[in-house]
Amino acid sequence: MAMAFDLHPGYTVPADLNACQREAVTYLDGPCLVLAGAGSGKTRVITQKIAYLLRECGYRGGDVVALTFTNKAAREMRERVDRLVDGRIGQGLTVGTFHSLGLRFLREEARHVGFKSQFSILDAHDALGIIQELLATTDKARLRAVQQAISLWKNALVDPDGAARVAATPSEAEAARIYRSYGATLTAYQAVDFDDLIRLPATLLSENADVRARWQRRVKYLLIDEYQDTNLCQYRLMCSLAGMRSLFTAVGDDDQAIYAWRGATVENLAKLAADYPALKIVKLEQNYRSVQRILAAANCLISRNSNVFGKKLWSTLGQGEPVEVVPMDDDIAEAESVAIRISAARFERRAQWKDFAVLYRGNQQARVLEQALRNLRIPYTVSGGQSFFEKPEIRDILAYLRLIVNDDDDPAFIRAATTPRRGIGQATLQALGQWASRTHVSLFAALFDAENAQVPARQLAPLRAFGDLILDFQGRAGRAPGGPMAAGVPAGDLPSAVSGSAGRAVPRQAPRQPLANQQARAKQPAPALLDDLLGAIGYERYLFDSLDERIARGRWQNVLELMDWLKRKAREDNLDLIELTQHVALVALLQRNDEEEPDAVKLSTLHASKGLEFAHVYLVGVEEGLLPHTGRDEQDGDSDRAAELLAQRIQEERRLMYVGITRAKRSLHLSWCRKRRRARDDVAREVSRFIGEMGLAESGASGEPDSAAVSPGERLRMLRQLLDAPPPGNAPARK
DNA sequence: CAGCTATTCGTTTTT
DNA sequence: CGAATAGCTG
Repeated sequence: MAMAFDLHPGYTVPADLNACQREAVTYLDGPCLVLAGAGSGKTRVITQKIAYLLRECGYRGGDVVALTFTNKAAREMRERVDRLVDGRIGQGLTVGTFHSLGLRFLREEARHVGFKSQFSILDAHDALGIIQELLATTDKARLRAVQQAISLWKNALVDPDGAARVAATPSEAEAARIYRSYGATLTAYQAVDFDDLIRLPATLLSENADVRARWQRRVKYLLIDEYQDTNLCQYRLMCSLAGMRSLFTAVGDDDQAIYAWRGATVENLAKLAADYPALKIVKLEQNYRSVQRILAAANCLISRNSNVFGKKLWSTLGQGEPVEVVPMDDDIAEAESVAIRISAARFERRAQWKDFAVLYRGNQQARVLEQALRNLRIPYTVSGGQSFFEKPEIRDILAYLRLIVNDDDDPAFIRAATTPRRGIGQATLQALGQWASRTHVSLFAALFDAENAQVPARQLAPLRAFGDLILDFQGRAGRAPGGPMAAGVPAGDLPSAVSGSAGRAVPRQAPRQPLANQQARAKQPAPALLDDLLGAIGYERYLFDSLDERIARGRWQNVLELMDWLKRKAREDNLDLIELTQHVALVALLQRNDEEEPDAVKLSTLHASKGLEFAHVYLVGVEEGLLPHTGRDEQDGDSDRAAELLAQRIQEERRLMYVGITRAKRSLHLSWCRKRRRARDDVAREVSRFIGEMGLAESGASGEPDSAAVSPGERLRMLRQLLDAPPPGNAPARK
């Protein structure tokens, strides 16, 4: 305990770090793995370690990189570090997501992987659109399957050749073919998808010794949060950055690994021990969050899983009350019951709304809950679900920005050219598209060649107007044609992953002839450009002309919010339009309105709840088929392999349940429904096996209509009396 | 070409 | 039940 003080006199490791935490913080002799159980002070260890490196060990901000998975986690970590260290010392410190680091890396090294530095970042929607075109089908299930397959291959560092080799079924073989042309299409668009942001840096670092050396010099100490969620790609990236000295700390919990479906492999934990024999392992088992009854249930449940490193959480926070299990008739009754019980509990416990969370498996479940909460005038926020940047109005605006920055970005071109409507329609786009693929240029370049593209003469004017608009903004954004960025990618300098490109999407020829007015302009600051752009495309009028006033208002509000956010970001970080646009494609959701944290009940998926904590947690829909979620795997021909796979998935579901349980600090309430409304009809349900696995001793964990739960009507009447009238201004607070 | 209506369809989880 | 798409009309 006192060791830290002895070794580093004068350093004040806070007294509230326990012995294990201290060891994790001060161990610097080599690679270090911290197995941190839920609520064991994992974030504290990382932030304290960063502070320790900077304040006591002579590291400078620029030497240290800390990686997380979500922007939210990164932001929180950054804030906590800022509170610990002097701003000057922390100068240049990197705290960010894998994806944002990958973006920064790619921007600097783009040419090494065959991209110009102003590449676009495709969102999942655009990526799916490309796959749809390549596959020439509208079968949604098939499309998703292919997209998923490609993503998994990328995350596992399997290239199209490898995929073709591994493909076992005809449909996998087809997916592998699509994978190849998808990659080629992206190159032609000068665009990357989310997976590429990590995959391209990882492959480049392993193949190019110069680049590797350069980055290893930059990164002197590396910290990884949520290590159990890394995939092979991220693992390689991490190892490459850490280099020979392998100075890093990885923090994770195998019991909370819930992202296998997107390529994360818990095996990375064992792999770390194998690849780094000198690995120091520190376990954190003291839980500072939950009462003992909750931990006992969590421990009992998770003990059904096989895991490499056994852990047993304990706490000194007292027994707490029993875990409540409530059967319900259907999902509507469940939602109403939760709303009522939260209302009552807030009153009885003198708690705040934000002490409560309702957790569920799938986003759709939020709908009923929202309804029920609204009915009782309970303020709430929903996390997960459709993100801000998925909203159509936001994507519209971003399409313009993307096109201005990178006019090879055909998806952005299509969206921008057709929204708002400006006389460019299906037929015109089709003609342009044909011409573009014939001559190997972008749609944007084809536009200036429209006379040759068999576009009807009367369409030329709107096309020309649109083209000039974009050119104008390109000039003002500082894109200088003929400058360093303008030349196309040298053929033959393509990375192996995309070099065998088939189809129409081979590298395109150098872009169109620069226009005179473009060069004359001076580069203008991003905020002014943004305002001008919004005015020039008449977006506000478009919204109000084409939609209900109510809806238009909401959307316009979102647009304004986006603009504010963009402008603020541009000023704060002194970004030009190009940098801003690339950042925006990633930078996340809940950055705004974090100043005011409203007092509201939190609705969240289990996945999105990881890392959060609440005094009182209501976990709904704990049913077979929903919480151990089972898809369509009835047909199990080869029982061996299928059964193995199923067991794996059940284990992941169990971890998900475990994550949900361990969010609760003081009370935990589970419920399930006998029947649940799905799409058209009601489906009968049974209680989840997980409830039995929690070893809850007393009271009925299953079976009869509960007598414990007062009938909703009666409860509601009681409540109305208690609450008298709902306080005004208590409307649902939505994000 | 654009906006409207009819009809189909579906179910995880997210950077 | 609600969203996304296809097909039809002005």
